[in-house]
Amino acid sequence: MPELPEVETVRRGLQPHIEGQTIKAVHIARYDLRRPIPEDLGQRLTGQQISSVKRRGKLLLWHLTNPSQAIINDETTDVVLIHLGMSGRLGISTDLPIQKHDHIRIELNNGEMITFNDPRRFGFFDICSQGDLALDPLLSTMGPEPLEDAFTGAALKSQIGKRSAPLKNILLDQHIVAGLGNIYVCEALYKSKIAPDRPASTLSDEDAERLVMAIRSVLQRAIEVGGSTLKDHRKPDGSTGYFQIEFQAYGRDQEPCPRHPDTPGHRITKKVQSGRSTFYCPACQK
DNA sequence: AGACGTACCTGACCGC
DNA sequence: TGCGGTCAGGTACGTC
Repeated sequence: MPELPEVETVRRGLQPHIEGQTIKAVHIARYDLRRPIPEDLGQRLTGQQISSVKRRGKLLLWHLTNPSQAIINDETTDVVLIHLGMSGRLGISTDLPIQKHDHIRIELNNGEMITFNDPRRFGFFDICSQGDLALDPLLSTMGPEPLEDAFTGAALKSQIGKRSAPLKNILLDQHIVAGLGNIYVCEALYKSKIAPDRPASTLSDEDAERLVMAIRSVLQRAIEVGGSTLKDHRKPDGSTGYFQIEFQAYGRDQEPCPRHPDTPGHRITKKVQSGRSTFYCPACQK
């Protein structure tokens, strides 16, 4: 369940290992991910240098430079787009045996190997030119970055417009705001004391401001502690040693509401909203 | 257009 | 032990 904080953690873990490195060889085990791996991916990557590793929402972007190109033309420079989907993982190793579901292995000239492992294959590993980035269906329609200054209560309200769907669903929509998934939506709504089933259009200016602050705060906190470790999500170096973030609401069905642990009626409740589990305190969240 | 349900996929977990 | 059922969820797509 890599959401923004997990992807950012992966980015930070990966960066010192791969920035400036040249891709020596690429091994692809299967091409049929959610978005098919381009047939020429290996050929296209080989020999290119990874100049920077960036993130946009839940997407990871590797900007490449091609040493064989005499003139560096920004428009034709390649960019790798990686989405971890639900179960995707990027690993760094020097001599790890091949694991089940290692779909892509990339040898770098520093002797390290990057592996893309994704059991459920909901993720993708794509490449396109800088000039075609604006055509990418996911990237081109993605909403604002929640941690950037431009993401304000007013900005959120304008993204929502007149939409009447439950706020929970709206916040999961990557066109509204980038990077949130089920967990951090639940946490942000709990923190801002807003009910997940409220029609998005009923958000007041004050609610929207509080919600934006809550979104920033839960994401920032999660990045600080290195992304939450839910199920088998791991840092790129495979370490599991970093600690689990304490969720206030998510996964706490029937536990006391952390804000009012001794008040009767304040109890975290699980309910299913359009097929997904929502955890909230019906007494706090209005 | 927007809201909503479902498909995709595999591993973990549960009850029998 | 093994087997079937259910759940997890990001995104795309079909339907109303």
